[in-house]
Amino acid sequence: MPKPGAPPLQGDLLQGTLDMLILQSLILGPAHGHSIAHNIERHSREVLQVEHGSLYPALHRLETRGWITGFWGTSENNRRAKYYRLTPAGKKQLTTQTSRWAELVQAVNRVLRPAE
Amino acid sequence: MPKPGAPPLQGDLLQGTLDMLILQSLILGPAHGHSIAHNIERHSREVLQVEHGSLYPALHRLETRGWITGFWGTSENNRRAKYYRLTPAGKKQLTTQTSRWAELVQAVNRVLRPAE
DNA sequence: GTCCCTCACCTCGCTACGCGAGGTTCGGGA
DNA sequence: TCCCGAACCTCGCGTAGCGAGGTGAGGGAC
Repeated sequence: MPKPGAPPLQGDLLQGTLDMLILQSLILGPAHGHSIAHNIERHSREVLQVEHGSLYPALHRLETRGWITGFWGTSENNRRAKYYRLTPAGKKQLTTQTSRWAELVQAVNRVLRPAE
Repeated sequence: MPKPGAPPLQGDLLQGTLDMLILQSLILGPAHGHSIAHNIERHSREVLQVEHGSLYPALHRLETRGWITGFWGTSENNRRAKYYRLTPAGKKQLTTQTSRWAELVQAVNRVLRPAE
């Protein structure tokens, strides 16, 4: 039974934005999963929380779709880590998604502010 | 099998925002389902599309949670229509959700624009 | 009177995503 | 040696949006 007074615009993430945020995190160069998550959390000033149960499925999803490619390497802490790099298709996808995002935000805000 | 090159920030709606948009539509007074959908589409300049399969489940969900109450009436076209009215709890919920929405949008945008 | 269009309601089953819980491996400090 | 924490992973759940597939009734056209 779901609590009746529960989820206020669910979770810590707006569903569908995680892929975009990951792609964006890779724009400056390859990174491994853990650091991508930290990067998103840091840049959002801890507002967005990237859980493991969302992160890894998302990375695999993106790799399957060909937006990113993974390779094994060593982290700054000398630990085995899987790095991901943006593919050209991924870069293109990122621009598509960000403009779509902007469009949707604008649309929602227009409904929210009937003034003007 | 899902098409590999398919969904760009899924659907026509950002998941989780529909409830908020419906509540907002009722802020000026009761309305029936069909007109709520049209209202959202119009104010968003047709960017947001509210499908029947999303609308009615959402209305029932909101009613179950006590944010809105429904009553039968007659539409402008002299047809049987179910009107919904915002409850005090729903009004409160709306302000909660809109501020949460603003917070999330700001957070995502900060990740998207590492500049500044 | 009948036909049909449109308004307005509804349900079902699918898919996708986020998430919590659970788990593994291994480097390095105490 | 012990344990912490980095870094990876999977599974099952809940929930939301959506397409398809309906139902019933008002009202104009003929």
